[in-house]
Amino acid sequence: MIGRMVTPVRVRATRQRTAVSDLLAELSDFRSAQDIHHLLRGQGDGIGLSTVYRTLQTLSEAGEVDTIQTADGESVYRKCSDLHHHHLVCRECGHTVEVAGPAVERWADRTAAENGFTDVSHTLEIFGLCAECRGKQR
Amino acid sequence: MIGRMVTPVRVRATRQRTAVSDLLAELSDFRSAQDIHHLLRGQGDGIGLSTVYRTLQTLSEAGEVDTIQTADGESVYRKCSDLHHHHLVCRECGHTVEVAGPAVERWADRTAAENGFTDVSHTLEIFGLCAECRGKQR
DNA sequence: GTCGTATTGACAATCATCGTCATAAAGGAC
DNA sequence: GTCCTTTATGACGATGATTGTCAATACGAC
Repeated sequence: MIGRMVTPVRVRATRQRTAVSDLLAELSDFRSAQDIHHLLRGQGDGIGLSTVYRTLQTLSEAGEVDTIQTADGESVYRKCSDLHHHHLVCRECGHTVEVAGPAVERWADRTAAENGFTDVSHTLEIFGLCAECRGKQR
Repeated sequence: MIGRMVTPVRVRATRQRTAVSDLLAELSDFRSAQDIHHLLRGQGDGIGLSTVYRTLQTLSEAGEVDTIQTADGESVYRKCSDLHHHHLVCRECGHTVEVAGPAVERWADRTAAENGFTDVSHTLEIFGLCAECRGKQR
């Protein structure tokens, strides 16, 4: 008897994964895993917290979402464009703008090379108060 | 009877604070609070973990030490020069080089301003493999 | 439909960090 | 030196995000 064809299934499309992906597609700001869990629960999607964490991790590793850490060490996630870029984040409302800085990328790579470093990566985020929040505060 | 003179004491010099400061002065890489606690305990300085955390927090707020977060969200501390600068960190051994990038500072401020952001701050760290660790790996 | 495997989720475990509060020490006054 | 007020300490418990476990479930190929 000839054995079954071994067809490794890579990633399965599940209701939960779709829900997380869809939600991220609608959101434009960085959200924590807990936030996302609450939001999904709120709109009636039954999903476990572990699953949210796992899904976000998977998406992050696949480059589907970007991750940064807030000042207090919490990881927050956001669906982003594919191109390499950085973020300008309002520290009050979380409003996020993607910004590109080719000159900065070159500077980082050059600086690293000058010091003998290889396999270089970098993190660069700008935090501030967006115009809207500025208005509210005064 | 005339009351005692009220003399507010700002920060007291304690054995523990001195120990943390001295240790940081000797170290050139980023270390976690737990690391520092173990190191101090190892060299015979009795000190509580809470105290280490509090001291590092105080030093950090006073601008005496720099703090960054590792990929897994742990805070690490290092005594740095006063001037604003960034870090080039070996992700293998933690070896750190301070780097300055005036052009990057200007770019960040300009970009933020163009998008209506005020009260701007930024984080920028470069991670890579230092020459020494590179050699060991192959 | 059946079957093998990837995925889920309730729950417990982990781990850095912070809060509490009684005790100890600093340092200025005398 | 002693006294006194205030800050600092540290043992220990609390918190809270994240991860691990593992039996039950759902996916997708056939």
